[in-house]
Amino acid sequence: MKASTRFSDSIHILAFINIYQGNLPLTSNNIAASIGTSPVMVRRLMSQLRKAGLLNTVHGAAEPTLAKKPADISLYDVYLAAEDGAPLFTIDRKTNPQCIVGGNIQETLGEVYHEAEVAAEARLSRTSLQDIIDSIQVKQAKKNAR
Amino acid sequence: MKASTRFSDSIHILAFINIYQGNLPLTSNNIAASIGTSPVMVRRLMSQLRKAGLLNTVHGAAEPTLAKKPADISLYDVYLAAEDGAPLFTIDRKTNPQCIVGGNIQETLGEVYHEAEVAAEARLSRTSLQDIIDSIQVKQAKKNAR
DNA sequence: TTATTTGTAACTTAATAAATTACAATAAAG
DNA sequence: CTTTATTGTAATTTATTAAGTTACAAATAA
Repeated sequence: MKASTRFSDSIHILAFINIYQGNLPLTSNNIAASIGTSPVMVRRLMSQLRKAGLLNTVHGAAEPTLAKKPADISLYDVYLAAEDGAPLFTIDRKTNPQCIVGGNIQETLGEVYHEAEVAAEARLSRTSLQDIIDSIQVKQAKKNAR
Repeated sequence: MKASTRFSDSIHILAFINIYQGNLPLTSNNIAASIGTSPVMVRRLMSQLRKAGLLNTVHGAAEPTLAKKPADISLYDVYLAAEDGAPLFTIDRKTNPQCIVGGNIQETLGEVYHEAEVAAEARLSRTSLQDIIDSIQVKQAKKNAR
């Protein structure tokens, strides 16, 4: 399938809101222009972030605010909101149950895939939105210094 | 996108060959019937496994053999062969370089995503094809005992 | 020879991420 | 109040790509 950028775009939205708060109208249009996507996609993602308790929005007004401090939002929180916790590896569900391999491999792979996913998720949990914002600002400062 | 099952199907192929060697003709047709896919897809995946040095095949003869001992083939080896090392997380490449966020977030996310991927890959590296085969056999034995 | 199978290319189908269009609901400015 | 801007969401279209299908040359083996 076409690979989803919902996770990356959702982090982008949250970082944008934090960085440009008070300096720019935080409309879905302005945010979309920074991401390079459509305002509708931005509003859809913001809707999911709001439902996940990461963002506050006001219907009709361009005043989104983070629902938590950036240090208290992990990338895993954002992943859960944006991709609905989609698994990183895909089990083939069409295997033949009459066959020793086909009849057991789904459960076997499910166990291993889960452990690999937990390892990745643990790493995402250790990085906060604040870390991302800091990294963006440092990279920008280096550009400005040149 | 439609999620790829190439990784799972490739593990299936290798386990099938090891388990049914000598008991069943190892044709792409028989393997495909166990996976629930087409013989062409099986041959395509076997071709990639051969190029990765995991499998030996004979043009015209249904005699594939593992190129290494199952204990010496890790799931990460198979992942590299099957998915060509595709990243687990997707960076949005269309972000606006004029914006502080859009101009720096790709590099920032690239660093974090890479670390999360390394964590998952490390876990896959710790599981061998032999572990998968053992797990399948144990699950089957439990079914037979009922 | 003849039948079987692999290996691969070309094309089609199906699934789905994102874009687009449309519009009701809300907010805010004058 | 009325007008304008905006959010929130549904419905539809477009684009991408994984998998399926068809076709056939090349190799094997009976």
